[in-house]
Amino acid sequence: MCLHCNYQELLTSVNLEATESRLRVLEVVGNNSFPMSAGDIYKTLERNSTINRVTVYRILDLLVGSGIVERLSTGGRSAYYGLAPNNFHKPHPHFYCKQCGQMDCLNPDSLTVKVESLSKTFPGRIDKVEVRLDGICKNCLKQN
Amino acid sequence: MCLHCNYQELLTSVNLEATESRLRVLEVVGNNSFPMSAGDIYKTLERNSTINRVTVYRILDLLVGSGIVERLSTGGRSAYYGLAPNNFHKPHPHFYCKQCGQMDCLNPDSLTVKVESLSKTFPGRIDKVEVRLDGICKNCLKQN
DNA sequence: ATCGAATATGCAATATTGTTGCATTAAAAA
DNA sequence: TTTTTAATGCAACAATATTGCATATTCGAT
Repeated sequence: MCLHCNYQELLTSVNLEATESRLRVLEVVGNNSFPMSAGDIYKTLERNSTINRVTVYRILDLLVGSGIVERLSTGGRSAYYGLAPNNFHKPHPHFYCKQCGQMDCLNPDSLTVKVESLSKTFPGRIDKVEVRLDGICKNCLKQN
Repeated sequence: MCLHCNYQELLTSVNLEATESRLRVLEVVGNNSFPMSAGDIYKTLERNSTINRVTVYRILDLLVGSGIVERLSTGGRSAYYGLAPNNFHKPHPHFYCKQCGQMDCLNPDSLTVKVESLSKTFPGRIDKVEVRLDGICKNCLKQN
């Protein structure tokens, strides 16, 4: 849950119309404490009122493109989405459970990555650093 | 290219029969200096002699399961495969070009991740840490 | 407020990547 | 050599994501 965000403002701040669908998608992404897949976002939205699956994908692309949502790779087949890092929300690593697919956010300081030296000499453009731990979460460990 | 590896031995060392298909897959993975997708591995193999796409997927699963090949997530839709870290081959971060899909291996020391403190307190089981930089590679930068 | 242009959404079809079940072939063990 | 086990091939399927085009909504100008 992002207490600092007014989603309407967040959208207009990146020159996106704050349509109902966009607000709905952004609220689901933002009000969750962990990243989730497009499919889960869609299912969550459909519980309240109808929306097209393709619209969800397109809005997610749009939000990722505008930088307010972050697309995360997983150890599985689908991408997960969460609010992108910002002033109130530092970049942080994630933990992905291979068994249940749950993704958790880890403490920003729990893992440190020093990228400065590399980015000085690397010949390409670096847009993003992703640090992900894969394994089995507490709950799934219990069940086995 | 892994100069230290005899692929036949590598397979038998993990109790896998060194069948021709497995050797072929492992050679493609091992003789490449960068990780590649299952599809690319399949295409590469088919240039020489026939092999089934499903067989490639199954062999890759097997090799990943036995720990001699590593499955890497990308900023794109498909997983990439490379030789798993071992004594001659330290774990290292990767760079993924969002435009052309090329993945490069970075110097093991170019990015440091300190995971010890976290793994002491983390309630789940951590099997793997993946560090990936996403961006645009040198070549693609030139072309635009 | 109304009209026209631009943008957003919905729907159907399709693409990409990966998986499953079962038949066939090859290899290992007896 | 025969029997048993394991590997591969083939076809169908599944999950995830994307595209093209039709429809609906919103915005801006009048």
